[in-house]
Amino acid sequence: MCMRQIKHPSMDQIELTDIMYALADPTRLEIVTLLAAAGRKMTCGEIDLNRPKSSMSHHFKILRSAGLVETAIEGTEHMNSLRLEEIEQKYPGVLQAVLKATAGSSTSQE
Amino acid sequence: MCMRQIKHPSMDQIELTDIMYALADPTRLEIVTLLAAAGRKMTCGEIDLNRPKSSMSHHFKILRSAGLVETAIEGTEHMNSLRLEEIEQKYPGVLQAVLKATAGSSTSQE
DNA sequence: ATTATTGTTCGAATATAATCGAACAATGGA
DNA sequence: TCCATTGTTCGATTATATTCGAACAATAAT
Repeated sequence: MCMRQIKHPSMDQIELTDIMYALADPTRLEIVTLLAAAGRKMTCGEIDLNRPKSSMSHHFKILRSAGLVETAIEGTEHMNSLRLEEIEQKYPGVLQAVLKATAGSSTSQE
Repeated sequence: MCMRQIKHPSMDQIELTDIMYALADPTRLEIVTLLAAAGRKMTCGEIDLNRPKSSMSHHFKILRSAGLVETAIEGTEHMNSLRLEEIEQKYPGVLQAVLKATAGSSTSQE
C-alpha cells in the first residue's frame, strides 16, 4: 500500500494544443475512445492494441502529460481513466464532441 | 480571370485526426482563430504572424489538406476562409468548441 | 528469497515535421 | 513588355516523434 502516485498536470496546466496533439494520433485517439466507452478505469493491459508494451506506455505517457488520462497505481496494475469532467470544465465541449465524432466511425482494426 | 483553383478535400475525405493534427500547432490554431474571429475571407498577408512567407504557406497547406481552410485564388491574392459549416456538419461541435476555447485565452503574441 | 506480473525507462534506429532562404509561377498594372 | 505583388515550391537543415527490444522497478504471491 505504498500509493506511489504518478504526477499529472493540474487543470490550469492543461493546454489545448497538448490535447489536440495527443488526440492527433490514431492509437491515442482509440485509447481515449475505449476509455470513454468503457466509462471505468482500465489497465494498460486491457487496452492492448497489438502493440509492444513500451509503445503503449509511450502513448499513455503523452495522454497523461496532456491531461487527458489519469493513472492510479493499484498494486502492480495501473488504472487509467479519462479526465472527462475536468477537461469539460476547462474546454467545454471539446472532448465530448471528439468522442461523439469517434463513436460512429469505428477506429479499431480488429 | 483564369480561376485556377487549389484542390481541397471533399467532406468525406476530411479525417478527424487530420483536424486534430492541424490544430495541434499554435501557429495554425491562431490562423484558424483569426479566420473565425474575422468571419470573412482573408489573404495570407493579412494573417501574417511575423514569420517568413514560406513558413506561413506551409501551415496554410496543412490547414487546407486537413479540410479546415478553403483557399480561393483571386488575382494575385489567395483568399482563405474557414470551412466551418462543413466541419460542423461532419464533426458537430468539434471546431466550435475549439474556437470557444481559444476565444478566451489570447494565443497571439503581439 | 525467488519468481511472476504489470508497466516504465532507456537507447538507438527510423520517420515525420518545422523552419526558412531562394527560386519560381501567376496575375495585374504601368 | 517589364516590373511589382502574392503566395507556392524546392531543398537543405534542424528538431521532434514514433517504434520497439531489452533492462529495470514495484508489487504480490509462493
